[in-house]
Amino acid sequence: MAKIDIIQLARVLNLSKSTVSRAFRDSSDINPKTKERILKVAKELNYQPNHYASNLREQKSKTIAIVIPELANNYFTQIIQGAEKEAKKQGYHILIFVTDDDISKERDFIRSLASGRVDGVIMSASGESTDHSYLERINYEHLPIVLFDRIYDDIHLPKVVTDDYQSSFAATEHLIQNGCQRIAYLVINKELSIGKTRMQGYEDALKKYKIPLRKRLIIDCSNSYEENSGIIEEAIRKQQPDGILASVERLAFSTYYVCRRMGIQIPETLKVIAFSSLEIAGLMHPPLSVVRQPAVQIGEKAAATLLKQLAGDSLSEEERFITMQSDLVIRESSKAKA
Amino acid sequence: MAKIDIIQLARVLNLSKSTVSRAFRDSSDINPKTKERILKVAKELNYQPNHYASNLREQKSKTIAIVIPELANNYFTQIIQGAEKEAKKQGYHILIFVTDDDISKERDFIRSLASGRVDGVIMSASGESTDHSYLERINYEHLPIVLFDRIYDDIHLPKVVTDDYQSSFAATEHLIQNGCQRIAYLVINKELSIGKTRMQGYEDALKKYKIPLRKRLIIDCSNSYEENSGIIEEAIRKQQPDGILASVERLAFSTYYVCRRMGIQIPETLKVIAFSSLEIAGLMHPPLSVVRQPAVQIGEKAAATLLKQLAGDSLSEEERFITMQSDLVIRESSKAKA
DNA sequence: TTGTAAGCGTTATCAT
DNA sequence: ATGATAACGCTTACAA
Repeated sequence: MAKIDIIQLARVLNLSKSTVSRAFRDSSDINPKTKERILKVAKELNYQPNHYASNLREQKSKTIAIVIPELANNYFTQIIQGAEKEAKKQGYHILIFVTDDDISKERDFIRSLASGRVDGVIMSASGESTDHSYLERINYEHLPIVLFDRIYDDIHLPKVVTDDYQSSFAATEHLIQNGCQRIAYLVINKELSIGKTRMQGYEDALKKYKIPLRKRLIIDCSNSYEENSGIIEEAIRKQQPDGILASVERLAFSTYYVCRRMGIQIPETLKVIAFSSLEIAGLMHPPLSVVRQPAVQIGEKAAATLLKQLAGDSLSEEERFITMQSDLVIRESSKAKA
Repeated sequence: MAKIDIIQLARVLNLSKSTVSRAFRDSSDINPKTKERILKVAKELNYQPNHYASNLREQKSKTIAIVIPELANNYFTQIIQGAEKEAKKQGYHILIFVTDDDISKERDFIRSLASGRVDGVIMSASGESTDHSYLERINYEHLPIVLFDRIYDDIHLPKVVTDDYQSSFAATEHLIQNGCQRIAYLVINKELSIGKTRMQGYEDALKKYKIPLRKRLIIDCSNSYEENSGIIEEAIRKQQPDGILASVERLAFSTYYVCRRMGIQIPETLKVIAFSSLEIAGLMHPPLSVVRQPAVQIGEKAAATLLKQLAGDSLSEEERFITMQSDLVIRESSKAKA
């Protein structure tokens, strides 16, 4: 089946290409009968308007980009799910960009996207909150951006976040109330807005219960599974924590594996709770207590916010800063035995 | 920062747009100094070539589509990971299309993609192997397609699959060797190539051990978590299986939840094994035995195969039909107690 | 209601 | 080595 363009189609129909074009757009005045005839023949000949030509002409692509640090992460894939669902509803498509936690890739992506490749962007930041000045140079009229999860605090862009401070505080408090005194905080990057906020909740909860904050209990982890196993094992050995708050799902998994290897009982010896949106956390051994982030909904919300801007609507102040609620789901991994 | 096009950039530089254009493409002859100067100013002015204009002109987009039935599925998100990684290596981007298991959406996607929106497609089929005649009408010279996972047997397209028959046979055999006599096969759609192949392995393993095949033990499930819970619970109650082979990860999760609710012990009363690529299957309770599909690698392979075609290389017969090996990973959930 | 023609921002061909 | 120009396929004033 040869590819056919609008001119050939017009020729077959004995019409001008403008008339044919009109048949495919909604409004323009066109004789209903002509339209019907065009659509029919178009279907027979399997004509498809060329997306790039339309985009070039119309200066929009009905496509949005999702820029995320990584894909091998349950949280981000759920974000994509939510965003895709919302985008599809409104006839948009999703283009994925993975920065591998590299701010220079983030910058390059955004720069190149500014050329009109997509109509808008939703993004979870890769960099630390200091080095994103590039964002100030881009024109948000041309390329609306919505930040989620890992945001840049000082950039006045619409944002969708979760109530990380409260959740973190509540999770820490829960550990304390279940008898923990030496709670370790596992974090990947303290400088990221999100690592910071969660740490603040942790620190403030300790303070409330007059538990001294020990720097040694704040454990810097990496993105490598192997490294983390070593780091966590050493931390457990040396610091002897009785509780762990994992700021990222994957650090809890590593903790489980390490404990299994070391023969440490969860929750008897060590209680564990983690930020996570894994559906089957309850099927783990022991069932993992989590701060459950509504990842899919965050993706939906971020996309909806972007799409609203693309529709030309302006956002209210509330809509420019949306906070989603996480649930504290307590399971075996963090409970004191009766 | 205003968007700037090649003409404006040329004007600033006192050059023609052709010269400027040449600076951005590799080969064309251009004075190295001029090129340098152009690139420098372009950077200052933050010029980005318009993707759509280039695509329209060049008739290619450096973008590939991934068409999958669903996103809320660990397997497919791992596929995306692999494909994204491979694509990125070669400067390609990923556009995602989710069919929600609806063959008519699949058809519409492929049709619309044929207009040149992407340079190629990798796809896991949504439909049953009968109703895909639409695929015969598309021109694979214009739109190369690589199938993976759920394929259409009779269409002569490059395919990447796993050794499902062998895996399924081996998994069933393993259950039998661990004492199971009434093994249930949980499947979502028997008509799909993949459900069929896996069922064949199951049946043949039974045959080998002279265990009668009971139709009642082949359990048709749906895509809804609620429905499946009911279906599985009823099946367990009525059929009293002592082993379960779940052809899809999520059916194993449902089984776990159902067993927990019914107070059935895994593996004592019921042994479970599932097709799955979940990394933390070993952290479940009990640790889940799996046929581990190399999902990320399948994604890589499918993308690599497509990209090879896009590079203009022709594929050998072996390359047109790639079979990846799954591992049988035996854990507690399927082991006979000593 | 339909047709004509200009233009979207590139790249490639052909001159210079 | 550089410049002028046509072409990629479509949409949209504007004219008929």
